[in-house]
Amino acid sequence: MANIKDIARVAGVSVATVSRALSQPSLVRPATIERIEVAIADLNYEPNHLAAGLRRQRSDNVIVAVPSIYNPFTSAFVEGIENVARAHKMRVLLGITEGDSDTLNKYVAMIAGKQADGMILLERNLPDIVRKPPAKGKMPPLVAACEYPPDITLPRVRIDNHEASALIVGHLAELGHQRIAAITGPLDQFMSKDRLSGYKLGLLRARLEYDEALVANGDFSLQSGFDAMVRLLDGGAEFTAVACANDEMALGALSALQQRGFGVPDEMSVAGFDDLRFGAFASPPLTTIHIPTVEIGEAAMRLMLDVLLQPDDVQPSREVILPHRLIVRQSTAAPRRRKRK
Amino acid sequence: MANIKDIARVAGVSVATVSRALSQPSLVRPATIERIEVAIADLNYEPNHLAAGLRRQRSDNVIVAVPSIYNPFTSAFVEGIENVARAHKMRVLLGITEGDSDTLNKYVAMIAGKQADGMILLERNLPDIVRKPPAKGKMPPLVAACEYPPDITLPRVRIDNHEASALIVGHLAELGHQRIAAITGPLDQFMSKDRLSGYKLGLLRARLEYDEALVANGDFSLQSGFDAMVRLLDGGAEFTAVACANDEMALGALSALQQRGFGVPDEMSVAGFDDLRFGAFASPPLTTIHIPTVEIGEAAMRLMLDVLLQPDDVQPSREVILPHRLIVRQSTAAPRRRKRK
DNA sequence: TTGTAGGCGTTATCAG
DNA sequence: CTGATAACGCCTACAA
Repeated sequence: MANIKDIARVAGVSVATVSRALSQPSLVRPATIERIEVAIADLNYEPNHLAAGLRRQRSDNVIVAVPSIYNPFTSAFVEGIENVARAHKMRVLLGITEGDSDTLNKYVAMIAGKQADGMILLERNLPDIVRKPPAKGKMPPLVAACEYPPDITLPRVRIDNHEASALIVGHLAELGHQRIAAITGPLDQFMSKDRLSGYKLGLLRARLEYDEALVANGDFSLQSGFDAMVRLLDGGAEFTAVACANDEMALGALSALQQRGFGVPDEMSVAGFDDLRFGAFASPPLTTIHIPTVEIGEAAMRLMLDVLLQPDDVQPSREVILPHRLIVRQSTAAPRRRKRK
Repeated sequence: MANIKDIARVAGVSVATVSRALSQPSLVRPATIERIEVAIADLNYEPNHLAAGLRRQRSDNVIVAVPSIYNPFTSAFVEGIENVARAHKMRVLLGITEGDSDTLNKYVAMIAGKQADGMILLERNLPDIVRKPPAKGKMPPLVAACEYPPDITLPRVRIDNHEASALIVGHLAELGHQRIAAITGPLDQFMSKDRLSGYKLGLLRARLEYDEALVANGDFSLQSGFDAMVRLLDGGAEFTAVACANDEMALGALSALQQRGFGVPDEMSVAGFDDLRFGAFASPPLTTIHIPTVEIGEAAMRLMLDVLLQPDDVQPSREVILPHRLIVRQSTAAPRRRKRK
């Protein structure tokens, strides 16, 4: 493989000039640049990124830590991240953690090892280094694109889960529902708690009472939504609507209702959260909260670029909050018909 | 940041010994290793991967080229790839092409630039270099994990789309369907053609006639499945079952049928392909072909590791074919009731 | 079992 | 505008 020296020789210039021609062409005479470009094309030269990285002390990679990529939700984030990374000549290194903290910490160590310049967290776990920053040596560039307790001082991008949940409960209440159930995510995650408290806020605003018997926990999966719906139905409490903490669980709930012979929305209104594209084609199409997933990823990557450019000490610790919106489809309607016990 | 020299000094050995202790501990006296480990822990040393890579001429990265990651299907492949990459201390670099050939070619160039050691293709596009290999300089390590024309001599992993499609048509025929429609993928893709020809094979085996009026084209998206179903319904041809080239389109078709008031499976049987988890929770749950997506990714990465270890000249050009299987759920049943025009 | 020393291919500094 | 040269941090013969 040709290297910069070969190009220099063939073009009749020094390696320094070749390097400049490539990175700061304005400093090189056009005629010289042309000679160099010819040589590059002739020899099929491709700059060695490893050598450049070693010299410049950066890899132009950013790690994206996710529990799993096999998830329409996560992958939309990643898509957004990659979009702006690519536009800035950076690459995305996938870091799948499977929810394991040790694995996550190893990925963080890759930053010190120069495999990556920073990391974007799409994880509920937090790397150890955030809780106890090293005395000497500086913090690796980290950006959070998921929910973390508010006391963490990481640049972050998120949506207002609290208000969004309240919004959807408000929508159901406006339709006339008095007894609105909830299917939550795993409550050890901050995001789930946030959406649950938004549900409560929504009830409060509609002057409806909170009833623990109307809350079932899931884990964001289809199956857990199905199961939670079954528990709710079997629980004996009356209700005419259910707000699910994400679309997957809502789709699972829909499936359970269908299996039990409940008509949606006639006998039961169902709402989701996330606006997965599958929701729009469900039977019936799912009312949900749209969140700008790809844009969240893009914003996170932009935050990362900011951090990477920061003069080390000044950390503005920005927080970006992206807008959500209610999407009303056919899975929610005014309550009517028989009530079931 | 501490470097290998610092460790050597603190541990009272030479850099060579430190290097060996890290990569081939068996060549170093245990007592020495221990001293080195203490120093490493003390100084919080992390080997510089860029420097090591420069020296060894590899990055330990593998590029995964995909048109988009925002797709349950693709992301399952990637998950599999990452699984085995991680187990072999390699990293996955995401290469999103958006279906653009130039972008793909740029990713290939990254291999020459040592940003990655090889590339796994999850793309319908083929890099230029495959068609016209460079005279001098050797081929970058490439593995195909999607469909390519059979004449391409790349190591590849795939499933038998042809037989799988025939299998599902056979299933419908066995149920008693005589008029079986098809919703295909985009026919410029080899995979779509393969599935279509499998559909024809299935008809042939069941001694059913192929009727062009029963074939509608889609592009693998939910919406296109919906639209294709509508066209089929409006086309006027009679049929009692439809085999879709993937689950997304099948789900879209289901949605169209529901909107038109068709009962599934009573009035129309619908089958998909891929076994997305959303299919199992559709109304009704979708009959489909299960394909081992994650395993395909894993197999592709193993193939890549093989290629990377190959003594340059010997390219076995292996092909791995993974098994599929029919999953019968409630969206298919024997034809009955009224027939519609 | 350990040490010495020569690159790997770039970039950046400093002179010219 | 261009050239010479010293790093960047590590690995690996080769020697001891």
